[in-house]
Amino acid sequence: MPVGITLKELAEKIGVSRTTVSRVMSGNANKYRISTATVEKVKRAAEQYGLVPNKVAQNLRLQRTDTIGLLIPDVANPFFANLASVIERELRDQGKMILLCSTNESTALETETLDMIARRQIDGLLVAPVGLEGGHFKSLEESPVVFIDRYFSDLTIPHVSTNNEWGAYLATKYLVDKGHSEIACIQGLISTVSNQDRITGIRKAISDLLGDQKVDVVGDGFTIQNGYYAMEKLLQSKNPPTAIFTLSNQIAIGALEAIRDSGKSVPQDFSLISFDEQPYFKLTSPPITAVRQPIEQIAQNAVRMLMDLIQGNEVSSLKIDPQVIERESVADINNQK
Amino acid sequence: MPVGITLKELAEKIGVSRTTVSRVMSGNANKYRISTATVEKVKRAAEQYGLVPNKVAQNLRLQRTDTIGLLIPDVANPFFANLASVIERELRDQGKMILLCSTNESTALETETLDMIARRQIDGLLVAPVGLEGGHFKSLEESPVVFIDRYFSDLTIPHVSTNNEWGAYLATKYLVDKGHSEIACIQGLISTVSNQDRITGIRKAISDLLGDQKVDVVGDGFTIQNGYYAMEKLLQSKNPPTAIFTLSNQIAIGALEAIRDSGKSVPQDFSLISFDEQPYFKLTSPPITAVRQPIEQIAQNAVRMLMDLIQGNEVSSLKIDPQVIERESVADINNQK
DNA sequence: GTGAAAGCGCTAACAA
DNA sequence: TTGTTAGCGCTTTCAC
Repeated sequence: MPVGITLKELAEKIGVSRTTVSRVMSGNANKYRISTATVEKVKRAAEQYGLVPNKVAQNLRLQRTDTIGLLIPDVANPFFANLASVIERELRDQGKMILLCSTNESTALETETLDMIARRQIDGLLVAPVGLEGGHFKSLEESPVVFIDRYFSDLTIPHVSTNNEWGAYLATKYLVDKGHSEIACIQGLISTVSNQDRITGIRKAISDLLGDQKVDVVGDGFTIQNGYYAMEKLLQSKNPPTAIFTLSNQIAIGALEAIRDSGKSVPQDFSLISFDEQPYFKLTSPPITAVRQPIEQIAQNAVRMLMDLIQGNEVSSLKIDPQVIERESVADINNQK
Repeated sequence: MPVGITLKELAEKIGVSRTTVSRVMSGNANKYRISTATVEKVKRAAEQYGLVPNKVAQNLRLQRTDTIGLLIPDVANPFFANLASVIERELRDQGKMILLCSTNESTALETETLDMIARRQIDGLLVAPVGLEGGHFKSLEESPVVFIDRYFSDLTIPHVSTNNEWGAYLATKYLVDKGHSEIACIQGLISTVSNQDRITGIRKAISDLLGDQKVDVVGDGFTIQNGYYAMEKLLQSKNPPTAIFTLSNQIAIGALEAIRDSGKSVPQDFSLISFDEQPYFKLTSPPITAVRQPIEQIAQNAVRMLMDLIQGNEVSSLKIDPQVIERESVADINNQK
C-alpha cells in the first residue's frame, strides 16, 4: 500500500520538530498550546504532502492497537454473519477495527488462532467458542474477552447469549400445546454449550409437561447437510415423530428439504419448529415457526461489555430471552386424537 | 491482552543475545548456523516462559503486516457473507489475517475507511466498492488492490466478478423462452456497476429477442425492503408485467413477500427469476429459479490475484460466467396466448 | 556461531 | 510554545 510521507520527513520540510507535528496530528495541539500559526502550517503541509500517520508505529509506541479480534465458527452462517455485521458497526462507532477469524468449529484451529491473534496485540477479543472445554481460554481470564452465543461456565470470562434453555423450553411447550408428544430434535454441534443448553431446555419442558416421555435427539452439526441426513434417518424410523425441532436455521433448511424430497409435507406429515429465525422463514413452504434470537442485543451488549472490560470495569454475563415467532409449520393435532 | 515476555527479556534470562533468540524464533537458526545446543536452549526457554513475539514490533521493522483489508458493503447480506467466508479461509492458508470493514453502501464511509485502513499498513486490499465513480481509489492504482464483485473500468485496478451482463442476459432469455415479454426488473443499488451491468444484459437480451420492447426497471437497493416496496408498486401498475426479474437474493425475498401479501401467487400470477441464488431458494414456495454466482471462484481468484500483486506480478481482470438454476417460479406461457 | 548497534515511525517525559 | 531524547520490540547488517 502507498506509504506516504512520515512525520519526521514532514517536520523537516516545514522546519518544526516531529513532536510538534505529532501533537497537531493527534489533536493535542490545544493541550500543548501550539500556536495557531504552527497548527495551520502543519495542517496545511500534512494535507499537501498527504501525511498518513503510521498506525503500526503508533501501536508499538502506545501499546494499543484499536483492534478487536472476532472469532466465530462460520462467517457464512447467517446467524454469525448478522452478529458480525452488528458488531462491526458498533465497534466502528468506538473507533475500533475488527480482525476477523473463522474457526470452522475446530478447537485446534481456535487455539492456533488465539495464538496468532495474541501476537497482534489486539485490545480485546469477542469470541463464539467451540467445544465444551475452555482450557485454552484460561490464560485470558484477566484480559478483555467476552464470549458471545457460547461460553464456558467454569471460566470467569463473561458472556452474552440467547437464553438457549428457555428458548428451547418455549418452543417445546409450543409443540406440546399443539398436541404433540412424539417430538424429535435435530441438534447442532453436540459439543457446544448453546446446543447443550437447548437440549436441556427441551428435556425440561418434556419432563414438566409430559412426564417421562422421551425425546429422540439426532444429528450433530449446525449445517444444512446435517439437517438433511438426520431428517432422512428420522423418516426411516419405525416410530416417526409427529414434530421436529431443529436447533438452527441451517438445520431447518436441510430437514425441510429432506421431508420434501421424501414426498412428505409440513405440517401435514410432520410439524416443524426451529431455533434461530431468519427472514426467509416467512417464505418457505410452509412458513416456519421459529425461535428468534436477539442478535442485535447480543452484539450491542457484547461490544459494550468489552469496552467496559478494556476500561477496567467489571461486567457480568447476560442471557437474553428469545421469542417464538408463530407461523404455519406446526399443526394443531389436539382434536385429531 | 496478556503481554508475555519479550525477546530481550528472554535473551537475558538465558544469557544469549536478542539477535539469537530472534533468529531461532523466526526459523532462521539454520540460515545463521546457530548451534543445536543454543537452538534447543532458546526453544525450551521460549516454551517455558510463553514467549509470544510481538507482531506489532515485527510489522514496524519489516514494513509488512500480513494483514489484508476486506471492504464489503454489508456483511449480513448472504452473498457477501459467503464471499467473506471463502476469502477468510484462503487468506488464512497464506498466513494472512483479515481486517474487516463494512461500508454500508456509502461512498463517504468507504473513503473514510480507506484512510483508516491505509494508516494500518495493510499488505493488500480486497474491496467490493460502492458507486459508479472510483476517484478515491485512484491513488491505489499502484498498490495491491483487487476489486471483487464490482469495479471501475476507468481504473487500472484489476477485478474479479460474476459476468453480470451475461448472467442477466441468460435470465432474460430464459423468461423470453418461456413466453414472457412483459418483464419488469427490480434492481439493486442503481449506482453500482454490478447493477448496471445486469441492466445492460437485460436490455440487450430484450433488444436481441423482442426488438424494441421496453423493460420496466424499478427499485433502488439490494435489500429485502426495496424488493417489497418495489413489488408493491408493480402490483398497482396498470399494465402489470407477467414476469419479475429481481437483481439480488434479498430483493427476491422482499418481492415474493409482497406478492404473497397481496394475495397473488408465483408462478400463477407472476413469474419470478432472481439474480444471486441461495440455498433456501429451493425451499420457498415456489422454489425460485435463479442465476447462481460463482462465489467460490470469485473469492479464490481474488485472493490469488492479490497475492500475485503483492509479489509484484501482473494480473488481469476476470469475469466468471454464472449459471441459471432452473426451479419452479417461472411459468411457461407459450401456449396460453 | 554469536553479538552490538542501528533503526522501523511514532509519542511523551523532561527540558528549555 | 516548542524541541530533545529515549524507547516501544523487533530484525538485520556488520563485525568478531
